Order: sequence, then structure tokens, then C-alpha cells
Amino acid sequence: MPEGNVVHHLARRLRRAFARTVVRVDSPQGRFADGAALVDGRLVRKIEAHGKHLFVGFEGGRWIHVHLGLFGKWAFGEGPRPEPVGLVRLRLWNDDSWAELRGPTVCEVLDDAGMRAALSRIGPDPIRPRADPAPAWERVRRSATPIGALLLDQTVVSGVGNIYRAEVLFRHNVSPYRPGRDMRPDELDAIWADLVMLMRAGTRRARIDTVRDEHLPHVMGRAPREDRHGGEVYVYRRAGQPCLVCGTQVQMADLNGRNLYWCPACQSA
DNA sequence: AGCTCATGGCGAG
DNA sequence: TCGCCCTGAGCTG
Repeated sequence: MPEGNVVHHLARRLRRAFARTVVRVDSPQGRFADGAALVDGRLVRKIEAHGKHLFVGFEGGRWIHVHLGLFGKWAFGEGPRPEPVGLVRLRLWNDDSWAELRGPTVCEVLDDAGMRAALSRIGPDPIRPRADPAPAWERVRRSATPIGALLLDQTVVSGVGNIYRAEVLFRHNVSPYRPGRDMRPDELDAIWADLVMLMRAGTRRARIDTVRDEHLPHVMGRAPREDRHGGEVYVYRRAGQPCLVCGTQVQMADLNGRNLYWCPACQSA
């Protein structure tokens, strides 16, 4: 259940295990059997994350394209690969390492054109070096859609999920309901810079921490967290609990079918 | 054992 | 806006 930071972290891990090696590929579950046969036994040239999309590039111009969706999960190990347990969509292995993929929304083989087409459908990714936020913010500034919805739209910005959406808007005191066209350019610049910083830190740690040092004492004093997303956050999944900055009850609402969290006092604008 | 919910995204109305 | 796809964990009984 990853946002872009976890996908980039997984790309690094896959790179360490498989880059520039000949990799065996199969599909114990069978649903990816045809795709696996197209790349089995080829040299892995490149492994890249773009937003929440992962691409494993093979010699011969073919790519495995994976999107984990809500439920997808990778497992890794060293040495001989274990017998598959349950539904394993994709398995990769070489002499030293193995990896298993379960439950992805997307697992397919693309050629170079297909890979470029997939990339053309997503907006700039704050984790990637040299990503340019300009096209994203141009769309935001022309849109009446709430900024909270725009940040989750992967064609605007890629890699931001429900946690980063909630947290970055909190950190900039912006109401998730403010129309994109009412965002000031300096606010958008600051939000981009913050996403770059937060998501790159989240890539290294494979978790999402957004609470500033000066508010960490509040974190220490509060009740143990009851969810398992695994980081220290201001508002995500904290509905009904006091805001770590002002004490107001954190609110929750449905926005386009996803749970939205915010502090109505800190984010009134 | 069965329900609900989850860091996501797509397509049909 | 809704329903659907994918899987697993954490409840409730």
C-alpha cells in the first residue's frame, strides 16, 4: 500500500539485487505467464520508479510495468527462491536473490513506446531529480477543483498519495477545499519544495514522517498510534484527536471516495 | 468465520 | 458517483 516514496525505495532494492544481471522470470499464479515468458532469461538494464509506477527494463527493449495499487506487495530474499505460497503474480530471481510480487493492480510487459505512453500520462514526480513542477502548477492555477483533489490526481503530480496529500496541506496551512485557481504561486513553490524534501526522506526510510522537530514533544505525549502506516504525522488517520499544533479536533471527510484529514483551525484559508 | 477497512485507479453510467 | 479489481490485517462474534 505504497505512495511514491515506497515505490522508489523498492526500485532501489530491486536495482541492488537485479540490475545488470540475467534474471529469470515466472508467474506461479499464472496470470502473468505470457508476460513473464517475454522477458525470462534476459539481462536487466534499468530499474526506474516514476510516481507510483515501477519499470524493470530488459535488454531487447521490453519493460515489466508494475503498479501496486492499494494491495500490491513485494517480498525479497537471498539465496534459493522459496516455494510460492498463495497467489504470487510475478517472481524474479538470479543466482543470489529473489523477489515476489503479490496483488498488484498492474503487472504487464510494455515495449519502449508503451513505456513512454505510460509516462506521458503522469505528472512530475517530486522524488525524481530535475522534475519540473511548472506544468502541474499551471493546471492547478486553471482549475476550480479543490487542491486536495488535485494533489491526488496522478496526471497532475505523481507519487503523492493520501498521506502526503493530507500532511503537506497541513504543513502549509492550506484548506484541502480551496480551489486550485486560488492557490498563490509562492504557496505552490513552497509545497513543491516540501514534497521534494518529505518524499525523498520517505524514500530513504521507506516510511512517511512529516512532524517538525518542534512538534515532536506533542507526539511523545500522545496515545500510542492505532494504525500501521508507520510514521509520525500531523493529521492523517487522526480524526477526532487533537491537532498537534493547536489542539482542535482533526476532521475527516470523504473527497472523491478517499478519506481526507485536516485541521479546520490550522487550515482555514 | 465473517465483516470492514486500507498509503489506488479504472471504467460504466 | 458508484462499483469493481487486487490482498491482508484487525476487529467482531
